[in-house]
Amino acid sequence: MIPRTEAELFQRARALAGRTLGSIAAEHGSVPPVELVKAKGWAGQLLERALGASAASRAEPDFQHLGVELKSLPVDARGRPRESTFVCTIALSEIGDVEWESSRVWRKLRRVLWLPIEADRRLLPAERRVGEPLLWSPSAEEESALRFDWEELSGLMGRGAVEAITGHLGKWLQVRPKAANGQARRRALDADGVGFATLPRGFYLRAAFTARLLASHYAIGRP
DNA sequence: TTGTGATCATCT
DNA sequence: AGATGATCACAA
Repeated sequence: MIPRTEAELFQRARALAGRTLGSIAAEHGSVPPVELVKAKGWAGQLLERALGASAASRAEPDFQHLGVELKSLPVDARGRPRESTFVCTIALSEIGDVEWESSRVWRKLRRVLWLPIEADRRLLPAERRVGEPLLWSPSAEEESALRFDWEELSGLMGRGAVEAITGHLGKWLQVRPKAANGQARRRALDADGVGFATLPRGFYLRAAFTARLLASHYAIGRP
């Protein structure tokens, strides 16, 4: 069940292209929800199962032995991403000591299997089709741009300014809340290295980034 | 309880 | 409309 090579993983992903989530769900004993409001991660978790990823939720790529991260990407009828893409949570008390090469962001984004999913709100989850997969690594320019954002944001957090960060910062990568609710708290360090509790946050890729990514690899997304 | 899977819902 | 801030379910 676990793909042994990247090629095998990609081949398996290509076999899903054009199929509906409902038909894939039927093969894995999964019952499609009528709405995603209480099942936001359903499609992503179904695709993990269908492709043989471990269901484990760790701060590592989904296919750790291959170094590949699986990301479903909701797209509209024109193939444009409908949402930003969550990358990882932020260890606020350590972020100041981490380098880009060993960061969670880079470990997850250095190799990604993108799986576009039809995400028109008028479609039931079961009716939505899977698109052609894209096995992607950032180009040198893309990596450089992502690293620039990451270093700016990480620098601020490392200096204790996490609460000064808003979703407006970062050209391609942004920091936004990532929590069960507004009462959730995570340990962070202030400018003097003193611990305090704050809302958990995560790194997200802006939809503009994934839109460019799709446009440069598919014949879509261009007016 | 924390991180991963994300989308929802509100504001601009 | 698009983006930011808020939120929901599940596994380990």
